[in-house]
Amino acid sequence: MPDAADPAPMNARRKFRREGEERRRQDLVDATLDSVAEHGLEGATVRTIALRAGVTAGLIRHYFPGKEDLLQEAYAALMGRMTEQAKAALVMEDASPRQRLAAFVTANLNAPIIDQRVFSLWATFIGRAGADPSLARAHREGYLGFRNEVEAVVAEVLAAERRKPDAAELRRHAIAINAIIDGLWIEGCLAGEMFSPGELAAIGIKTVEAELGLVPPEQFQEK
Amino acid sequence: MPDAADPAPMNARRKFRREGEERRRQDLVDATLDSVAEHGLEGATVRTIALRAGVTAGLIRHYFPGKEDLLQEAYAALMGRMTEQAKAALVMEDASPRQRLAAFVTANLNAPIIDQRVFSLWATFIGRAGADPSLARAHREGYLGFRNEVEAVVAEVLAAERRKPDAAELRRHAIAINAIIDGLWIEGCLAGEMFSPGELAAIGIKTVEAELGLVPPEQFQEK
DNA sequence: GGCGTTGTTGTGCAAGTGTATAAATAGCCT
DNA sequence: AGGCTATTTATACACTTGCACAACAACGCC
Repeated sequence: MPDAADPAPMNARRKFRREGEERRRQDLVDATLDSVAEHGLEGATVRTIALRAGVTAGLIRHYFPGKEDLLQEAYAALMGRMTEQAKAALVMEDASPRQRLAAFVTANLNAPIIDQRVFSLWATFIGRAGADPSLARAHREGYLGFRNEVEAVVAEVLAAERRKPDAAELRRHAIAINAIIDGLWIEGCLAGEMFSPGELAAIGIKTVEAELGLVPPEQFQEK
Repeated sequence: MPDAADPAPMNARRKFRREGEERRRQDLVDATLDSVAEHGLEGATVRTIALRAGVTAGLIRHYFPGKEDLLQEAYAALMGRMTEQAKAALVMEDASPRQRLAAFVTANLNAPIIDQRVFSLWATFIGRAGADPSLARAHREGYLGFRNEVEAVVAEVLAAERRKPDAAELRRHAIAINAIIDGLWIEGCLAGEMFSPGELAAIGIKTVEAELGLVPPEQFQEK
């Protein structure tokens, strides 16, 4: 119960704490992504973002020249996290190239990469790539980086099979496999409950191996 | 040169013509799609849309209860055109199932289905499917319709090869092939100039046929 | 403890938003 | 030709938007 001495300062100014610059920018970026995921770019206003970050709108202008800059930084952060997670599945020691490829596909077709929120963000931003050159370039770089990773693993897999593809063939494999992963990723994000757990990953591995012309690993499946 | 009798009605009201209701709604929907493609949902204001349609903003409210209804109708129109075009490639008389499947893949991986503007629209709208249930349902129906088409053709192709897949296997094939087409479609829309004409379609056909376990048609390729 | 720095708040403003509504006029009917 | 009516324009309004700026207070430093 409040003490009798209740000052009741009608026009009390809000209490606040000074966070580090790093932390505040991070919070604002996260709040931006949350706002965009929930209400789209149209609903991501400086006030909505600030409210979610637990600050007032004016503070945004203290850390970013304008709202557009905050959006760009948020998009960059999103892309960074996505590619980072995707590539993380590739660092496996003591695994055959084929196992690493399968692990890569599996990682990309399960949580947390299969995620409706991330998909909404990706779609919302990428939808403006056609009009915004800076967004288009950011996507292009992320896409090529991803495809190069795929190409590198494919080269290892085929080398282990004593096959010597030329550059053009390797490129076609990478394009196709990238498409398979992307397509299944979208299906999973948009209608995840239509698939049983692990089903998309199983389909992905099977399709990718068929694309590469690998014989089914009977000894593993039949046991 | 103007005649001497220049009335110069300073506050002249704009001349206009009365178009039919059908035509006006169509124009407004088209203008809406143009605005969204160019400036995103945030930039698609009633005034922008009206300006593009050659009318004034107030008229929108005469044909639609609110802006949201116009947007929904525009999305429905977009989806309708996309699936219509995609399915059109399937109506081929006097063609083997395998040829029809190849034609289907080819049609989906060339203009006008591979198109940056359409992709921008698709991404912009689909990005809100996570938050807007009506959008999510619209997509779900379109997706399942498309996948069922694929499944039907796949069944014919396999039947012609004397293979009897069960329902689960057929479903997996349709999911995988749908993913291949979607993934390549995205790659083509976002970075069309990175691929030579027909390259995506060639990759798509090859990957789809590998997924189905069809033997390469040597007699056609080697000639 | 006092003080300066600066992160943070609160308020204000011009431009833009969707919507409501009155005024005008184009085109059809007789 | 002259009116009727529905289409279209134009204006108004309440509200939101991004941004500018002054006041304030949290924290480090002496």
